[in-house]
Amino acid sequence: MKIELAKKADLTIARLGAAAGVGVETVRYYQRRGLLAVPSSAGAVRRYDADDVRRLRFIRRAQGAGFTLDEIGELLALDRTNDRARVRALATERVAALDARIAELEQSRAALERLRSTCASGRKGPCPILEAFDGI
Amino acid sequence: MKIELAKKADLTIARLGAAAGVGVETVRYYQRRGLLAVPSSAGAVRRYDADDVRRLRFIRRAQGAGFTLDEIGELLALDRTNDRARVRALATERVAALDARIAELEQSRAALERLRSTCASGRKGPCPILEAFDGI
DNA sequence: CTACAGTCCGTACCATGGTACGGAGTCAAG
DNA sequence: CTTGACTCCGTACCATGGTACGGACTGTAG
Repeated sequence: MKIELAKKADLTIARLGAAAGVGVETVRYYQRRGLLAVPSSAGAVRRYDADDVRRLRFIRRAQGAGFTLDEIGELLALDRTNDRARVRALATERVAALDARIAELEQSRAALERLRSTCASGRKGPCPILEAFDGI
Repeated sequence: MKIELAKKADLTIARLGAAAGVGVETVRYYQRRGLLAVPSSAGAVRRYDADDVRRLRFIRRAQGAGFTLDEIGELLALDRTNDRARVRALATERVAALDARIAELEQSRAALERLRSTCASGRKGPCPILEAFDGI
């Protein structure tokens, strides 16, 4: 029988953080924000498992996608409900924001490349820094 | 003779801000940060010209490109020197950062599109939100 | 010349996302 | 059973980029 099947991972907070590339204080901060559960422990050191690692990694990826911690909190909550419409709304909204941001960054990149060649080493005269983004 | 040729634009702080899409308080904040000069005025209301508009617009574009206000301060200072090497170094560094960020955002975008279709309205079962970024 | 919008200035406050500190407790190795 | 590393906890502090407030002054239109 598999009752009480032990969780494989059995990490301390520092190891949990390391598994997602964050520090102890950051994990604790997310716990305070309600993004990560605080395992119950009778006045002892807490242990974390693979699920906690998944959640923590999700938080970081979602941040990379431009979600705020508040939005990530909502996403984590939605994971337990079945509000597909809300999930799609959030995703759609974010895709639009990403598209806008990606376009902006690409324009910035082009502008910087132009600046870089205008200010090439061999040439003389000023580099027109203030005009760098003029086409944008 | 063109000595003392009047500056065309003659804006108040609110109009200056409006010309770059920022508020009065933001202009003042940039002045405090040393990013914009405070025109001398004998105890009167300051006036701004097209040059100020250019600088202010530059600040916003550069922010969009991911430069911090400190870095923007350096860029504005470099505009008066001829340190081409430093300009190129900053531009190159930022292009690399932009490339990395753009790639990250594109991966996030793809992940969100996957999530969006997985959670399509007609289907049932949970939307695997936590797994949304798993391929990343 | 008066009213009223707008400016000036210092200072305070805000949101976001952490990072640091210090004292007390825990736990595993030697 | 001590030592040293790690954890727990509350609270404080930090950086970035603003935003708000309020009293005094200015400048322009009517």
